[in-house]
Amino acid sequence: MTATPIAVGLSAVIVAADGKAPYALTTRHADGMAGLPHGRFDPSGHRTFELGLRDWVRAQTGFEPGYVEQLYTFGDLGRELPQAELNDAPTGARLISVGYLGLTPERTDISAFDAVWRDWHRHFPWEDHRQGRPALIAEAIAPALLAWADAGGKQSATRLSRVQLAFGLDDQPWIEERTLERYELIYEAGLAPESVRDSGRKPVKAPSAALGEPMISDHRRILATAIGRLRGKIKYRPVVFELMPERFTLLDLQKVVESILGLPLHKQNFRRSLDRSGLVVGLGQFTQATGGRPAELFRFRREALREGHASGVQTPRG
Amino acid sequence: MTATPIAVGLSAVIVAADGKAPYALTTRHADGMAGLPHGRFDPSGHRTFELGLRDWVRAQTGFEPGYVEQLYTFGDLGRELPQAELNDAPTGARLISVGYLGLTPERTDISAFDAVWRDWHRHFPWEDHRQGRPALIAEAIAPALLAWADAGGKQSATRLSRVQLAFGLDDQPWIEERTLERYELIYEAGLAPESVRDSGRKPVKAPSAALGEPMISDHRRILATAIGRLRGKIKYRPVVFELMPERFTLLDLQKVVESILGLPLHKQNFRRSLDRSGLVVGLGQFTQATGGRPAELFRFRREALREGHASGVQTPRG
DNA sequence: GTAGTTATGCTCAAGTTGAGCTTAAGTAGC
DNA sequence: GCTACTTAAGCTCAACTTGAGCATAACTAC
Repeated sequence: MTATPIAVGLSAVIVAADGKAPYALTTRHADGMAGLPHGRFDPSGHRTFELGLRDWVRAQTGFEPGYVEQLYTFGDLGRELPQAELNDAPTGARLISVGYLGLTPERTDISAFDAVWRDWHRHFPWEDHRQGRPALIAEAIAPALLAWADAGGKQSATRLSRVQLAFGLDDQPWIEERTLERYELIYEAGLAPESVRDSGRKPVKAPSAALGEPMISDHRRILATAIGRLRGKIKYRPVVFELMPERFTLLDLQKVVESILGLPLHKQNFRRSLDRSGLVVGLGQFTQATGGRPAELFRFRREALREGHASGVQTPRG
Repeated sequence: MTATPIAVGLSAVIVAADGKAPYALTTRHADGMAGLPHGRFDPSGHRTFELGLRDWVRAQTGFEPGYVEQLYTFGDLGRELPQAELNDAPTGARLISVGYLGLTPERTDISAFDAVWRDWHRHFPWEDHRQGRPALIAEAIAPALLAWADAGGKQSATRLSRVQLAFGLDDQPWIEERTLERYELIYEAGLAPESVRDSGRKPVKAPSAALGEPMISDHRRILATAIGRLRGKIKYRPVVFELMPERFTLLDLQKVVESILGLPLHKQNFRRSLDRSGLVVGLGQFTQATGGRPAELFRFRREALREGHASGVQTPRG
């Protein structure tokens, strides 16, 4: 018997952020859809996944990844890349997808490539709660998902509770890390263009553009995984600093944390906890670019890692 | 050109614990070495990794996994399974290893299979700090690793600091989650039988049995990953209860947490924080099996998950 | 000079943590 | 039945952390 061959795809979520938004490095595809930098793992050429991934990212975007970590390996049948997308994949191969997360302090110039730094909220408009809970949830998402739960027969109760917990309905708190659960619900309920595409079924209801722009293959799922992981990790490891320039003001830092979490933070308490953490030091230099009183510039104290202060920044909601 | 084929191995760390020790479900191999339940992912037969994994575990140990989560996917060249181990792997295939973690409340009877529940400290004797820091660290591990760091030429400084941070030398705190880092150092320094086997080199110094029993393939690495992940997760998700029977005393619960963490906890403060968490309820029933005053029996309040109390148990060191 | 904007400092009550002490309620040995 | 031992469970207290708001300082723009 000829066994089905396996192909491994490597995809990268490269994140940058500024005071305005969080960005992911994306590539443009023929049909106008966005995708993540990705490519096929070459078992004879790549010694490790990470090296393979770095090659692909460099080739497709000109970007040289720094900090990188593995996210998750997806192997479910039916959600892989359509054949054409993955160059050289043997026909009929089973496709497996390994996702990686990378962080970078600056949106490097990638204009020579067909790549763009994109605000990730274009793909997940329901994730940005910095200006309060988006109306979209109450107006479009909740009704659609509750209808889907209702139509679930024996699974109705489970579905209902998944929806409530994920989207913070019915007095449940909004837990920002549950990004993947939220996307998966929208996907399962057939509200994402991707679910229609993957199943080959006709959409029950035209998936609304309001539910976020789709991405090729399972890239929106990988992006959701990355966002969730980063939102969690920022709290217990000092990874935010991978997103900051050498010198920054405390407000800069707060804005970056807020854009990643999609939540507003309490300014004074955020500063106080940073102070206590010992993660940053003032440089005695000031910047006048604030529009108000000049702010002191700080830098990350890498030495803090040595002192066991290996935890992240606190995120007091404000 | 004939591309190198890829084979995917699935391995499971199935964990149980009681008041005495934490256990992993293992299989026995020809050479007397232990391994994890594992097998090859079948791209034409398995719809998802998880289903494939469950098949293999059931076949090899008779155990039916409940809660399961993906840990990590290892793809580095040079640390894969020796060919013979992985039934049916095409010769010359590149082997990739996906590790899973499962939890169970009872050590089910597996005597009909060639499987054993093993105290994981047999593979990681330096990880058990319930009776204080094991002498092994100061007597054998630290000297060997410091010598290795010293011999590192340009990398000496990095190595030294990795060793200090991982093993809590030189006033650094012992961070129980860093299980994988510790194992990787021992492996890299050539102190594990596995490193000798994988490299084909002669050992610099016979790897001492005191440095833990080896396992087949990269299974000790997967086990280390599982321990580290579980130690972290227990603190922020109520996963311990997956390891507990329906009814238990607070001391039972504390002993289980202690065996997983490899640390002693402060009894009163542990109880107080549990109390506040709302994760458990007293049943008004008492057990006399304590050897002292009878203890109340408690159960996990699954409803607590609904109330946003989705966090784990606190672990006040005692 | 006035209004607007942002930085940074101070305070206070409420809650949490670390650590220890005390009393209760059993068992085992004599 | 008394004593020693063991574990459960309740109480206390100081130190610290958190959430929240108010006050003052130092700039820019008009």
